Amino acid sequence: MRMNPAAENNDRQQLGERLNAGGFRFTSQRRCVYDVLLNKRDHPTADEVFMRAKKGMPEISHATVYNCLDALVECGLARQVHLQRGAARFCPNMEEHCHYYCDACGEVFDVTLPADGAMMPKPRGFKVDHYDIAVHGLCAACAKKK
Amino acid sequence: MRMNPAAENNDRQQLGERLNAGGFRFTSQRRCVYDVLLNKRDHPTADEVFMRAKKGMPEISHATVYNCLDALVECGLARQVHLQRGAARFCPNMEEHCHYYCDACGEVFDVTLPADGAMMPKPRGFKVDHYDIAVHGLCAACAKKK
DNA sequence: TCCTTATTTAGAATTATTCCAAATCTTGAC
DNA sequence: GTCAAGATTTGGAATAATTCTAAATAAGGA
Ligand SMILES: [Mn+2]
Ligand SMILES: [Mn+2]
Ligand SMILES: [Zn+2]
Ligand SMILES: [Zn+2]
Repeated sequence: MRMNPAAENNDRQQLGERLNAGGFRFTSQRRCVYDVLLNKRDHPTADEVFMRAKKGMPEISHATVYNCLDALVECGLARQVHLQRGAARFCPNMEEHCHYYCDACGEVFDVTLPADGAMMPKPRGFKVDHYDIAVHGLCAACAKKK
Repeated sequence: MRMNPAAENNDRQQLGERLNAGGFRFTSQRRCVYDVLLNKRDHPTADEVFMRAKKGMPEISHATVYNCLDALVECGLARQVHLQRGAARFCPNMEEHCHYYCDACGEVFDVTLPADGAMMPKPRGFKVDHYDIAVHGLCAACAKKK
């Protein structure tokens, strides 16, 4: 699930352009938040992003982290994921993928989809923006414990 | 999307048994909340269920509605759905189905799936409990307005 | 009926997110 | 580089959604 170093570099360089294309300015806070997402791809909540971001930028505020995450989602650099009651999670993997979620320990991982929404029914008049597919259950480790 | 009257009747009669099977007691509040879900299948939030339930049972409390909804989910009579930031929604349709969600007006509707999760990848060791599939976009009415 | 235990209730507490207004930063024009 | 305009950041207050608490009540079995 980890992309190669060259592609990741590219990701970072393109941040400014992508923000501009979405009508946003480049700021050090947005770079910091984006780097947090890229560095550990475990689908952190906004609060987890906040705590990680503070390590490199101790003055960053809670509100800013929400603002930055929203901006990243808006300009197509991250996805917001709603897997359960409670905090939303964030994911910088923009490939078509679905989420496997362990209801016992909360682990989340990406699985790239073999085919996209082609097999989905298309109700008349509905204009599809994106699919949100989650698989709930027990991860290998938690399944073994039972 | 509406089931026939006989099936709906059956639904209501079986409430007691299903609660018992899940280790819950039958209460008038649980019947009331379940009836709210059955009567208008528009995927209400807990707060919407609360307001509708109060019409027939003015003394019912907020906490009880949450308790009842949890019990119904636990014993397999309703699903909890997380479509967006904010309140969870509830659905008494226990057939395998996915949700089409209008990001403009918030409308939700069920579409029965042609095939279930057979095409989904099965990561080694992961024990699947259920699939949660949402399609985001614009409903026919909202798509026309743009 | 009586007892035990689950459930309900109102309100307080907690969690997650959004709003606010003042201070600061980014960008483009000069 | 300087400056102005507007976007962004900040800390804290406000709001929304849900969970917790402890006392009162109701359900179901003996
Ligand atoms: Mn992901
Ligand atoms: Mn549904
Ligand atoms: Zn697990
Ligand atoms: Zn709509």
